[in-house]
Order: sequence, then C-alpha cells, then structure tokens
Amino acid sequence: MILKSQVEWALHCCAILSGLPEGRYLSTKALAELHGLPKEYLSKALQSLSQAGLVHTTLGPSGGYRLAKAANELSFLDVVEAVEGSGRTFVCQNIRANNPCRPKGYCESGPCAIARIMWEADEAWRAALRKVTFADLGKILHQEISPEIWSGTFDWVLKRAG
Amino acid sequence: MILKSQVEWALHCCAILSGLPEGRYLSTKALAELHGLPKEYLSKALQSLSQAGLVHTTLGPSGGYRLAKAANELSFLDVVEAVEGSGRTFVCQNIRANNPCRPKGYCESGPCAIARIMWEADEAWRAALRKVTFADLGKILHQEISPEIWSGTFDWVLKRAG
DNA sequence: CGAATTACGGATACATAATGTCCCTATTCG
DNA sequence: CGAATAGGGACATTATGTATCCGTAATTCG
Ligand code: SF4
Ligand code: SF4
Repeated sequence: MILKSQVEWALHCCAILSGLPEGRYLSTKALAELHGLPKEYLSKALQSLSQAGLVHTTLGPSGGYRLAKAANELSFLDVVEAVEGSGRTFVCQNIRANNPCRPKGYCESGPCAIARIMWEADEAWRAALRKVTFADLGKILHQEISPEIWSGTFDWVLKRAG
Repeated sequence: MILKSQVEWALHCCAILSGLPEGRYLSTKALAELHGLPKEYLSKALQSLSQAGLVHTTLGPSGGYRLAKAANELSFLDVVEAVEGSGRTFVCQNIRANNPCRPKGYCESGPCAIARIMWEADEAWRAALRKVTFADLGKILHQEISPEIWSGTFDWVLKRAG
C-alpha cells in the first residue's frame, strides 16, 4: 500500500499556490517546470484538485491555478483525498460469509470488529492530515528555508504567474 | 491506495488461531476452507506471518500454524506490517531537488516539512493499530457473536486442528 | 520403512491499477 | 485573429496485486 506520486505532486503545487499573491494564477507548465515533472500527467493531478473544488482556474494565456480557499482553510487531507480518493484503505471482502458454520446471510448484520478496528486506524490517519493546513506549512517552510532560496523561488514564480 | 486483501485474510486467520487451545496447530487447508479462499495463495500470506516470526509452524500431517506469542502481545500492526510491509505509505521522490532556483544538493539537507507531516499521519495510523491486540479482538467478538455460531465454528476448527 | 500430508519457495500466468503520452476542444487574453 | 490555457478522452507502458502450479524437505502415522 503506497500513495500515488501524484499526492506528493499535488501537495507541492498547493504549497506553491498558497504563497501566491491574491488574484494571481500559475499555469501547469510553470508548476511542471518548477518541479521537473511531466506536464501532461501533472495536469491530471491538478484537474483532480479542480474537480474537488480546492483550486480555481482560468483559461487563456496568463491562465492557470490559484487556491479556491484561504490557505488556513485548506488541509492536507483535502488535497490527499482529492487525488487519492476518499475511500477507505481497508476494503472488506466479506470473507466471513464463507464460513461453513454460519447460517446464510449472517454477515449482513454489519461490519465485524476487524473491519471496524481497521477503519478506526484509517480515521486516525485522516484526522492527523485534517489538522494540518497550508497556512501551517507556510510557517514551517518560512522558518526552514534560507531567505535567498525562498525569495529566488518567489521571483521565479511571480515572473511566470498570470 | 488500498491494502491488499491478504491483510484481511491474515487478520482473520490470526483471529482464529488466537482462539486455538495451547499446543494445537491449524493447517492452511483448514483456514482456506473456513474462509472460502484459494489455498495456495493464502499460503503466501501465512508464510509472511511465519517469516515475521508471528506464528510457529510444524510440518507433516497434523501440522500447520499456531501463534508464536500470546494473543495479548500480538497487535494488529504486527500482522498488517508482516503482510503489507513496514515501509511508509508516503514515499518521497525528492522532486524538490528539481527546483531550478535552488543550488545543487540542497535537498540532501533532509526530508522537508511536507514529507514529515505525511509521515506523522502515517505514524498515527500505525499507533492506532499498535494499540489493539488479538486479545482485545477476542473479547469484542465474544460479545458480538451468537453463542451457537461461536461454538459451532470452534467445533469445526478443533475437528481439523492437529 | 513407506505413504500421506504438511510448510516453504520458485516459476509463471493473469488482472488491475498506476504512470505517462498524445491529441482534440472550448475558452480567454492580447 | 492567433497564441496560450484548462479539460478530457484515448491510448501505451509499467508496476503491483492476485492466483496457480510444481518441486523439495520435514513430519506423522500405519
Ligand atoms: S465484515 Fe469483518 S468478518 Fe466480514 S469480511 Fe469484513 S472484515 Fe471479515
Ligand atoms: S523531501 Fe519534501 S520537498 Fe523534497 S521531494 Fe520529499 S516531500 Fe518534496
């Protein structure tokens, strides 16, 4: 079980977008170039974000993406679920129903304890991701990244932002 | 991202094994029949448990599997990691290194904030699974499952246990 | 001892999902 | 109008999960 690489891509892109000034847009091309990723495929990840309503888009030259909400209202979970889907990581195949000792239809009485325990762990994972917003990430990055690189990247991005 | 079905199989098998009397063994064949699973493939999952040291095996007729530790010392995480692997679900592909604004080798200064946040969520998931043992599961199942089915399954299993 | 039964591991085939590319369309900007 | 953009459909390629088959060594039982 491993998350798709699109999750990493989407998170990085949102991190960049969250630093964009109000009203500016950044294109797929710029985001792909900045991260060294295949433009066409990265586009699929960004489309997922768009369909989930996390980003806003404009067409035409100077078009691209910006966040649809404020950075402190966009959580990691939002992005992860937009790309990876919001389904549970443990899917129950009802193998309990095959038990020859049980009357038919017994398993329909609801998910058993094993499934519930796995789902609780799943929820713990989601809760941890729900807690962290891109505003939090911005603060951490600002402390960690050296000022030259920070402003260098900022300039690079603004030069290409529509 | 979805857990392999072998995880569900292994959990169910351990649940059965945890109810086995001291010193008795249950074969792959019986476990497969009980759950309606392909014997050969289930065998791979059980071999993973064996390699992880979670179960003890004997060969020959009347051979099979039993738990290697007490049920209250075997956690869900043990079983999940034995089958699914203990690697992180978020793997970092170092795309930060492609940023044209950064000096070469910058990314080697360690994992960035994004990776750390994802890994913390991963750890929350693992912590939730680590907390629950098969002794806990046994208690829950004992409350939930009707006595007839419980003893019926028990009889079925003991008839086939070596 | 000999036959049956078991776990184990390697080899192989098949199915599904992830990854990546290509091309066409509608929209928007200058 | 012409260039650049998001969006989406149709593939091709690759990796992973699922499943089967068979040979080997160990063990039990008659
Ligand atoms: S509900 Fe529980 S017992 Fe039934 S198949 Fe799912 S995990 Fe197994
Ligand atoms: S360490 Fe952080 S910035 Fe570098 S590739 Fe991994 S997630 Fe991205």
